[in-house]
Amino acid sequence: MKNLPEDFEPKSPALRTLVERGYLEQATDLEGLDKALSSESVTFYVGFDPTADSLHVGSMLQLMLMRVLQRHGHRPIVLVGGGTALVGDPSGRSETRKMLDPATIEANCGAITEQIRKFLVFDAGEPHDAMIVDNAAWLLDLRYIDFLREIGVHFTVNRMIATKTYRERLEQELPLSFLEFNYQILQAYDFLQLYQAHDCRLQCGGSDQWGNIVAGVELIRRHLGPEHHAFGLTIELLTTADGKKMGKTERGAVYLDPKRVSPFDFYQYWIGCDDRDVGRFLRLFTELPLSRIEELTAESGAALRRAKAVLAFEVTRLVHGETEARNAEIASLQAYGGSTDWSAVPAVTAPASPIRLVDLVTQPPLAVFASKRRARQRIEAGAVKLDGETVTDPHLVLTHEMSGEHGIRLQAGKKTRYRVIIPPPANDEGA
RNA sequence: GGAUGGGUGCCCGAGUGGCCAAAGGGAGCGGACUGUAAAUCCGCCGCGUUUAUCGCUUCGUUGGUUCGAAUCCAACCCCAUCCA
Repeated sequence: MKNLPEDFEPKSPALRTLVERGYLEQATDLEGLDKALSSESVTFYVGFDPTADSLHVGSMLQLMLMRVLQRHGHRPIVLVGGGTALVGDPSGRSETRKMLDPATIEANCGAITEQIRKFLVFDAGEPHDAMIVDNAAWLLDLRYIDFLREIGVHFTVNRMIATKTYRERLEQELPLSFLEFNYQILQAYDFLQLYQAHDCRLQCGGSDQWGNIVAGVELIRRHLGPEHHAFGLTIELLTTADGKKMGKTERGAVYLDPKRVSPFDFYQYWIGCDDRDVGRFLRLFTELPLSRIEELTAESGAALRRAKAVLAFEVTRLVHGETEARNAEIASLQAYGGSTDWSAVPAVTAPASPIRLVDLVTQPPLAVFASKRRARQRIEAGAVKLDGETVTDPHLVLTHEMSGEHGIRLQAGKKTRYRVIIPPPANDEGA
């Protein structure tokens, strides 16, 4: 909320919730937006780039914001950037994105759409039911000259290169292709399209989207006339208390797709968060009442773990469902509570049998350490425990007999805990 | 175009012929402590393996001098500041 005026008191319940919970970074016309949100159902949109086949916790924040607005009676449009992904958003990047081929983008669109469906209400028969659109629908068939004459006239290059995204590239003399330079115009055009087709009056996005969003608001006014007034709103880019980008771990981004990040690991991500982040995360990523959150975070020291458990459970429930959340919770208690029963902890099967410890820990599906040398160093330093016992011999051979049906309880480093099943040895190997 | 300074490992930064896979710091990882947090302390930290006073690849690029080069020479590329 750093860009909001101190004394700003929203009248609309929707905006009040956003402010109270800490979603808001800045908006184009706070007063006007507040008025609109308090007097009518406002249609708004958020764009998602299909650059991967799964969203991660960063994009989840936008979804949470959409939920808040929808709950207050406003209509969400999810825009999937099947068209703009062909161009690539340069915002916040110092290098041009790798070009994605159309088939990948299409597949990504499908996968992302499925994830988003869980977060919003689509078919309740209400006027504020959410809808999904793909900008490929109107971008792909644009005619260049017509587009330039109709839309291009409203943009001055002078102004465009003054926006943060482009300015940074130019100042650092990093290449900025003409392709990327067009991204902002296309996104602005999206907004115009939705404004005309669906009376969409508000665009929300991460703070890196500010320039693109403002461009849309202005295009609508210039193209349609001053009485056409749209709004823009951004969410703060989340960093953790130790100053890192939210949602990143050593092993990569925290994706919402259970195939990429298991519910157990997802749950672990939240429960392992910094003490100082708990309150903020509870407000942003769960829908617990503020009074309850305050109660939970009033604790300090070890008692804060209760708050973290609630956080982890709630977020996991939202993303993976109640059953998975319960399971992750139980698994967590087993794996980190000193129990010898790890029945709920995810099991992985060793790639060979029998197998040396170095090999096990180095190959998929575990691949905890980058190389055998690394693995050896770590093992010798005591990083690996089997069934609770520290093992320092990298060459230790693990057999089917040791594993049994329930597997060996493996701890590798701080954060990796699995049951490892060693299959019965295959006799027909090497044939 | 000219002058000067500079390009070192993920980042910052020392090193100006062998003792250099390269000081120090940060980040990261592992361990201890603890609360699956933070702080602190210890260890690892170019890559690989059969872990060895082993092999391979690094100090802008390409060549050269030398038994030996991050270190010297030449050319080139890039950066910073100043002059035109």
